Amino acid sequence: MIVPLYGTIKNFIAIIMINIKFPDGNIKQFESGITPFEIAQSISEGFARMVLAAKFNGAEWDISRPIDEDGEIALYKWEDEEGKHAFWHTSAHLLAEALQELYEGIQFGIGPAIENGFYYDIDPGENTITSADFPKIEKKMMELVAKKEEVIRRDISKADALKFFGDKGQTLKCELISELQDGHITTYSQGNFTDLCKGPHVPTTAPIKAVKVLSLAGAYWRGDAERQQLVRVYGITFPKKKMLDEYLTVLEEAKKRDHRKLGKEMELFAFSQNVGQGLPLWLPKGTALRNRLQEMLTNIQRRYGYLQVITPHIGNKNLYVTSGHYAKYGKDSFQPIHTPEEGEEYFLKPMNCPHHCEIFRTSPRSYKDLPLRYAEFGTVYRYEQSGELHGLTRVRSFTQDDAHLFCTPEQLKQEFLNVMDIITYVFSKFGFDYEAQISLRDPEHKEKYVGTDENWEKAQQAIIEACQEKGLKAKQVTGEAAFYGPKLDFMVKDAIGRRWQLGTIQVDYNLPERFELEYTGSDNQKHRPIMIHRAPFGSLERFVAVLLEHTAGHLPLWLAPEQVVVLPISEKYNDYAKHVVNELDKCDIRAIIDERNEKIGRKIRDNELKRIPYLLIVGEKEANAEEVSVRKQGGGDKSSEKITTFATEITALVADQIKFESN
RNA sequence: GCCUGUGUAGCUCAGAGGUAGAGCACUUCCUUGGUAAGGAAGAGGUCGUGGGUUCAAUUCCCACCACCGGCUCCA
Repeated sequence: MIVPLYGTIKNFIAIIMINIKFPDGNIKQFESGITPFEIAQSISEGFARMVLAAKFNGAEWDISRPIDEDGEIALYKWEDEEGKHAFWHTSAHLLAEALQELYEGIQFGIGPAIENGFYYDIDPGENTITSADFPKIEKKMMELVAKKEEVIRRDISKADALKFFGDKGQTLKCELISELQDGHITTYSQGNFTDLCKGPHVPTTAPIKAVKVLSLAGAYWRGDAERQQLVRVYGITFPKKKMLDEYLTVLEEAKKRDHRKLGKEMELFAFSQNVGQGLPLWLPKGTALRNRLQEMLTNIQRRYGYLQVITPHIGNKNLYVTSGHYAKYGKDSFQPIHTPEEGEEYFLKPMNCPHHCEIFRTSPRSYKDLPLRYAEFGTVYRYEQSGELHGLTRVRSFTQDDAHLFCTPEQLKQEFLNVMDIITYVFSKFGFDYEAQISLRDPEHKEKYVGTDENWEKAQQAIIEACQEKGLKAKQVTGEAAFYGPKLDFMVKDAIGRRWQLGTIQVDYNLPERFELEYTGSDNQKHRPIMIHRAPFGSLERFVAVLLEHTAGHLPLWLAPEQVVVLPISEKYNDYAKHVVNELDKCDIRAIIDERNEKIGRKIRDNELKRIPYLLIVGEKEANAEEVSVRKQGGGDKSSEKITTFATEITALVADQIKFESN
């Protein structure tokens, strides 16, 4: 719509009005050329002050960038991902600006916002940057912030961009530009720093009130291990100083929940250089914990018709040639064990599936036998690159709570749904927040996978439909599939926000093909079964790691290696304490005594810190009355009870916790 | 595997070219106590491993090993 204004012929001025639709469906008219910031102002000044980023017709948009057509707008504050993203993206540029000022001749790679903060990849040239330089960099960033520099967006032609960055010797940027389409290239500048960037950014660096350079790391240029390695500088910024302090406190707290630290403190597991890196030693308490987890899952799986099997830790090379794993991973595995006489080659078992296929083959199968569900807590060995190893989350020997389901095409969906039920049950039991991810094949690189297009299509479709049916929100990620089939993965975060894959379900048409598995159908014809690989925990190692971080070591009663500690008021009551432990032992309650010659206050403190769920204080009063004084870990409620009453209560609590109701 | 960084007592850490220190834990003794640290004494370390420089190396240099944070990878 065009509204003429003071229509002199010489100086025709027209104001073009545009319609802007808000997320709530409201439509308002504004003059063309209005910026999202001004639109926010039209709502309220206070709101406008908080707006950091916008989306216009689905495209990310600077709040200072004019709009000249009808469309839908969304405005984002700090509380929104998009708002933080713009704030941190601008902060990445600020970091780069500071680095440019401080270091002669450095080259810039890319510098995006990430989940918590941002980074910039640089080639430092002749300079060396160490963590000792962080305060200097932070100081420079704050100096630049004080200039309240405006962030300016410019369109630039490809040729001009190549010349501009080429003149500055920014060959990495030139490489990026050369792959961009002319007419769609923009730069953002603040102060003396100009970056190739598609935005969006906050209008000035002024709102950045607190900066922290967090760490340095090596990172391959464009994620390619064949190419040069850059220095990645990580940082985070906040609009308020207090928010930075809070963030740093959270980080500190998270470190206390690190499963490696807790595993040591709680005497659950250990590593030894003599045994070898990535090879965890499960200590008695850790083993007890692990066994309990296995027991829980075994019970659930029995209800779902799983059959427990056991297979050897090594397998003939031919087994893996048949499965295709040899061709794919043979070179990157622990190398084969050779027999001294016959010259045979055996591999340490890197997965259980081929063994389970062989179990399937041990006798002719009828459709009436299916589904067959073989489960095994199978310990496998994988050569992980040394730099990859990480506590219990990434190891070279681990135990999968594995199972392989062989079924008919008609049964596939129901079996898949049942597995989803088991996994979601397990995760909810432990209160894990998970993200589901459908891992699909990369259609651009089919050579990385085995199997026919048709089978891949079927398998991927089956997973997508199963998620829809269950109403499970799952992100689809191409290129993340296993080489033999697509997966539905369940990811859980650790204490500092790293995502780890725990549960997984994989549909596989290929292994049955390779192992020539078959069953006789009702039509008396041979048919090929479909295989489902699945593991709710993923591995006991990784699950325990995430469980520790999630609970900060405060394991639920049924899992706690020690459920009760008895604290005698003085050594005179040690015998009574032993009596209490014996009584509890009769009810399968795991109890220990603190017999040290210490005051009760001291014993309470030390045992509170050991995260044992119940502390029982016993002295003269209790000994005379066959009672215990109960103190719940964490300074909870206290009461005096008969030993038998306490034992009954604990038994009931545990029974309730391990109860499984299938739906 | 690659890039930073780190490696000293069981744990957390300090230290310096002249063969090592604290706190906690541990042992013994005193104390025998009522809901988050009682007191004293003692023991404990080839300073990650192997070379080199030096009159002298745990300290400086080199290599290796392990670990941390990332990258790449993850059946």
